[in-house]
Amino acid sequence: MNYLDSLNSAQLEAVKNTEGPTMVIAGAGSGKTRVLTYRIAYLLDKGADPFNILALTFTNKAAKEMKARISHIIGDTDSRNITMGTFHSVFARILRHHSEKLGYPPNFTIYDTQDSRSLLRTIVKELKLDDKVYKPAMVHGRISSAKNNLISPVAYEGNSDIINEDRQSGRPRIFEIYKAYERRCFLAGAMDFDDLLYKTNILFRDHHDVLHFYQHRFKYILVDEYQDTNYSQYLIVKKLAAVFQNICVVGDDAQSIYSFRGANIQNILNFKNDYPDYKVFKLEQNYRSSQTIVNAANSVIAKNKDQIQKNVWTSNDIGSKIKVIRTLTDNEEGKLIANQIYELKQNDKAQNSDFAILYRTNAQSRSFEEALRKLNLPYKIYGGLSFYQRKEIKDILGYYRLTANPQDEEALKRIINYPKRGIGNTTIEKIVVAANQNGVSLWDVVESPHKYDVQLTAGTKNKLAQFITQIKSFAVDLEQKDAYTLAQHIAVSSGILKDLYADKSPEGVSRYENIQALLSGIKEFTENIQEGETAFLSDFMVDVALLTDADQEKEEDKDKVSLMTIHASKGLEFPYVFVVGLEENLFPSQMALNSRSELEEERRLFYVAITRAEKKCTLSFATSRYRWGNLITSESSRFIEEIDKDFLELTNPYQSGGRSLNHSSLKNRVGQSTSPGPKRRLTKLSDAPVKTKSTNTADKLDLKVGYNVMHERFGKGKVVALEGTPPTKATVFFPKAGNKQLLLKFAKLEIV
DNA sequence: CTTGCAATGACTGAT
DNA sequence: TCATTGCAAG
Repeated sequence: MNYLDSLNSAQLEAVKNTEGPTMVIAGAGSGKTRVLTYRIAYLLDKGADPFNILALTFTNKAAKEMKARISHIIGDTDSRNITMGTFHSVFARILRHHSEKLGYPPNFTIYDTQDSRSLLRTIVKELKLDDKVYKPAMVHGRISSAKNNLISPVAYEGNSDIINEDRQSGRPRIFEIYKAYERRCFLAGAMDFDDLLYKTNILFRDHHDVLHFYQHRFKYILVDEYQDTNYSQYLIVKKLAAVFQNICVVGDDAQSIYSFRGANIQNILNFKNDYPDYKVFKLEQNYRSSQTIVNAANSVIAKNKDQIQKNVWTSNDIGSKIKVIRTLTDNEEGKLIANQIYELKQNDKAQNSDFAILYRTNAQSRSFEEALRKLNLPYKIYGGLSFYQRKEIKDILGYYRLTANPQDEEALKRIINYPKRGIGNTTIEKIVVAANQNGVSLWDVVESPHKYDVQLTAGTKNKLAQFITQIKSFAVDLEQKDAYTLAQHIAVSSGILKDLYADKSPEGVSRYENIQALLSGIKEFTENIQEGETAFLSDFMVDVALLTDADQEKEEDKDKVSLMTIHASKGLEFPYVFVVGLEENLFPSQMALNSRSELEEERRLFYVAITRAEKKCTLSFATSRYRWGNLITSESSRFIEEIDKDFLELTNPYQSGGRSLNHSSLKNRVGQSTSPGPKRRLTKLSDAPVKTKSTNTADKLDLKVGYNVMHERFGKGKVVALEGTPPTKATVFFPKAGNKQLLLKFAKLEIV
């Protein structure tokens, strides 16, 4: 067990305390994954059966890496039998074993976010509600948080607090939508992401034999990223651990960044109530980052009120200061960062994979992609629209899904007329109405329209029958042919492959290639199965909805610059990290300025971003950027000012323009942001000089991009862009004269 | 029922 | 800006 020698004393104790409830509070970069892996290795060394170990991670990737590390220490025959994965994938598997107990078919579909929202959109329409008020994303958010708190549709309706909230927000009928949604999912044999946890709770609640079985099977339970678990997950773990109480949770309250998904820091705090004789270990030594980075991060997180006291420190080198770069536009930001990477690569002999660019929102990636491409720096984008969410992939998966589970409503709607077979909206609507009236699935109606009294022409009926026959013929092969053969067969005989092949536009070609890529993925899956067994398409479909791009990193992606959101960067580390777009209303996001707790979560996100860096961390912001095609002006983020100045290096362009950094302005802004007051620009108060008030025409005008204005010489025009805060210069498009740059001091503009 | 174009809204974050 | 949705014409 010499691997234990590499641990410090806190780590070692956390590893060795295998019996009884254990909580590990692990600061950033303190070797949390290492403790988890070694703990499992240690358990196995001491003779624990790998079948008795359950390890829940935050991403599939983390699970995979941990497995690899364990098999490195212990050998992979044992490690293979550990149950390890995300909450969603582990319990999806368990649910499939017992699905009949809940009235679901074993190959129930997993609806992804798109499916859920599309179903919600149809329901809102069916209930004749305004989809501007009942926006699918919004309704989905309500339902999701209800499920994550184990509130059933009936409980939802009966909960006066919730109903009042909905009433006050002008959406009193969400409970009806929730009810209908639940029914439709059930009829379709489908579970959404939240159901995978919610139904697991139901399963354990209503079937004690099942609960009993898993309670005894999982003698040792480990949960990573415990600070980001929600109530539903918390309760699953609590139930499973109730018998042996050998539960080990690892987390860092300072890195809790998923409250929008229902994550609850309370879970960490509740731990001591649920397990009074628990032991807690704090890992405070950071092995990842330079002193400067650790201390800078500490100075930021200290601004948060809600936190568990701990002292993260490091014995690493001091390292270089955190550089702050100010640019005029988002494009310039991209160029400058790309140049920095180019130079660092040469000066420090660094590799592409040593660099990460982290941003708040996915939409920010573009300027960096362009700039990196110009310098021939290979990059890889994580997240965003994943492979499995692309239209063409979802289309073909629609066929696979319907083949495996004909009740799947969303799959059926997606493919019943793709490729075109003359079944239009009117027909589909009739089918949906009949299905609703009779409380059956769409498939049932399509299969026997006469039974449900649907008025259709003979031609349409014929087309529907052909469609049914085709899907049924696929279904026959489901457990006959191997996954690849059937997948290929469906791709061809559905006509999808032909349809895409016909499209010779660049997009069409790439769609075709994506299908090919999917098929070769299925081929690989088929060939990787154990000797003597056959991999069926239904097996492949099992967790396809839970896969993300990060799960299948390709060999050629190894040495590339990483671009991702900060959320996606959790748990990763890079020698050089660029945190970009540090602007008010972007980071912190303007949606987070309403309450202290939301702002604190943004701050934790910033903390996570900085602490990804090992050697060097660079921050950047642009004073103007495009948003929805409009140029908007922006100011530096309060978070930059929150870093202790000793750790910052301000580059020249930063100092030469814009407002200066000072901490008094910070106080004003924080004070303001917590009060209810006006929501728009909280920032200007502290440093808006009085002089602009009277002299600047723009002030009186309060110009905004998109306004229509009148100019005495050029006539009517539209504001395309503004520069400066408050605006001093505007670009206006005049139908008669084209784009004109105007100094607002001189141009006499009038808003029309 | 399909096609083509205009209109519209999305940008927090992700299993 | 971009992709999806809505609507009118064939």
